[in-house]
Amino acid sequence: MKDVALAAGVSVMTVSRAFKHDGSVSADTRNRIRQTADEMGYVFDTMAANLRSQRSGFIAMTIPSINNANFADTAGGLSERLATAGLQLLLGYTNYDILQEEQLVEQLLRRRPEAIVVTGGRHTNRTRHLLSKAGIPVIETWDLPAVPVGHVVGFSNAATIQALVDHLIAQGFARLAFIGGDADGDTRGADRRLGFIAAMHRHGLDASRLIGAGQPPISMREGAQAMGRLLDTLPDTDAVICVSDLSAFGALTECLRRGVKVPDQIAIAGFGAYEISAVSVPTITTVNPFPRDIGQQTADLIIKLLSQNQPFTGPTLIEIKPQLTLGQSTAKIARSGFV
Amino acid sequence: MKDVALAAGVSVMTVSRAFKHDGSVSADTRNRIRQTADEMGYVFDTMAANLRSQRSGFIAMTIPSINNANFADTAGGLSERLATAGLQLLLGYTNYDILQEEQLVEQLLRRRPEAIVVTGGRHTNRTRHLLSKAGIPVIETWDLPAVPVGHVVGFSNAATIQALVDHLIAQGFARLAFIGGDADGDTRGADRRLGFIAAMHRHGLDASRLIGAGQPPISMREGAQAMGRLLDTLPDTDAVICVSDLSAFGALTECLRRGVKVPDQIAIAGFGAYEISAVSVPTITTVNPFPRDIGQQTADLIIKLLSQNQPFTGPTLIEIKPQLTLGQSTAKIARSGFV
DNA sequence: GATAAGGGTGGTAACGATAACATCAAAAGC
DNA sequence: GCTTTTGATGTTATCGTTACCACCCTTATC
Repeated sequence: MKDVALAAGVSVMTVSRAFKHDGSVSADTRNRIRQTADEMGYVFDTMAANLRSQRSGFIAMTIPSINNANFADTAGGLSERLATAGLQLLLGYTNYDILQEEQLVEQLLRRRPEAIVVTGGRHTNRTRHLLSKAGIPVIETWDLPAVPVGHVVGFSNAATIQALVDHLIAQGFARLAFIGGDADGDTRGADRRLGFIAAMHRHGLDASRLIGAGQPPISMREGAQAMGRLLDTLPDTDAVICVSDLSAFGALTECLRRGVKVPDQIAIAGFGAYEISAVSVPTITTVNPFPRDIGQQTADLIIKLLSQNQPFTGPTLIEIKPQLTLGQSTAKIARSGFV
Repeated sequence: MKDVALAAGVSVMTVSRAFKHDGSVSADTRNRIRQTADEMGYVFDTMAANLRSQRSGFIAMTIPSINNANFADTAGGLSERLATAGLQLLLGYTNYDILQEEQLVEQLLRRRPEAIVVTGGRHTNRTRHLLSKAGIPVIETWDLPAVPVGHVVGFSNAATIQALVDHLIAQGFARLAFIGGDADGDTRGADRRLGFIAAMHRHGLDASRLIGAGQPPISMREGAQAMGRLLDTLPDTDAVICVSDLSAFGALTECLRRGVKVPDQIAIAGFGAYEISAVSVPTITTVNPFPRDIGQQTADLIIKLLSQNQPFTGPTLIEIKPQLTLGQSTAKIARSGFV
């Protein structure tokens, strides 16, 4: 910058201003400086600027895995909207492990983000401590924690599944099973399974048809294997809820391979409103938690929190209302010409 | 850090050392300092450290979209392996637009990454200029550019599709169509389409059965729609290659809805070895470009380049060999009991 | 014509860490 | 016992930018 200043015949301060949206530099001077800088191959150093101004321009976010279309959507919606405010998303992956999350949060905080977004509401004590002491807005997403660390943009995984159970029972299904939600790391999956059990009990029905699917992320293949076990061990099951659409689709393919008719012999529902739920034959009943909205609303909240002067005005709770999306896979009378 | 030093009764320099893997601090002092720091809620400031040491710890990467399992795999493999070397991935999205890529590259370079990874080999002139002048390793991936900017870890999209065409023709198919690769932004899709045309010409066959699918990313739904147009306009087509597995699966579902038998009436092949190609009924013939390997090998290359002292020892070319994975969707005699 | 207001510009110190060198005590070597 | 080596720690300047204040000159205001 010093060299650019010299070459353009101005002070470093003026060069610095020329690279900002600072109006107090004449258009003439600004253009001359910009051109000189371009010719010299000068690239502005954001890190030094950040250090001096004590503003990093980073928003940190932890997600369980990059390889999950739902979380990717949330990250995408967040990243996109943050960009409009000149903020950059700094992403880290926890692999569905709250110990890895702890390490990650510590590492991310060292970059001095202006806010931090975490996926889920279950953390180690140390993570909670680090987050609450960081002195920046903390937003938990994809959950409604009982005792939030800071702000929340999310929904209740348990309540959502309960609504789905209610729907299936209203449709006349009675011997319901649940696939997934058995692994330690998958807190959202476990919440969904608990919601299933609670709803079944509320209806006075047997809630013991639980099929494990292993560690998250649960794939299509694991969904198919779990469905195989379900059909082998509890063949009178008339409907199954899967922890996600991917496992639901896998379960559906297992039925196709075995000649089990969906939904006539068994109904299948998923979670997440992945594209495949709307395209597969038959289409799959699912729940849309609006992942992109979660990201965008989180971004809006962050921008609002950073723009106001008072550091803390009480925690915000933004509840997303997931939407039940009916597919052919749970219709009591088969509509598709395919099955 | 000054406060920690004061509280622990040492100099700032000793505190600085206590936070490094620097052995030249006695275990006693180190522990005392760490504990003091923890109690005070002190968090190390990476940005300041980076400024002074002129090492950011960042590796920048541009990908077209976060919402694509293949690119996500590459980013995941890269990120994971970089972490072992203490490097952090700084990710940006181009939305399949080389103008957005230009902006993004400029923005990323301001963070002083130690290397930059770009997806694809087509860039604006200014992007090429910025990259080559940045003075850091540049790696292009997912392509084999004719004139690379720096290093390359990739494969030829065109050659890969040609191998697939050769296979289908050897199987006895002759009236082949191609879905996708028509949009400006999708350079890799366009390369695949060109590979299709070249291969068909080489075999002396009609290469005009080209169905557009619009702007990337091409979804399952768009694949289904394109298949609808293909079946409507060119019903005698006996095999179709789709630009990706997602569109191939969409195409397959359209056939299911219409009662068109796959592969008896029409064979379908995709690209990318997405999980769905192995799970769907019938399974889909595809090509595996080993996206995770691309990421890991890129990470290895970066770590090697950064560890050696000489700044430039000539560009490296690491060619990934995509693997043809046969599925039921192109078998000449249907094996599945399903169709 | 004197004063005020404001746009444009420059000088200096500082953000929080580390590179480089200096220092000092204890251990090792002769 | 004296020099040399080694390990642990301290001192100073600096990375590249911006906050803060000072300054000048032009233009408006009375």
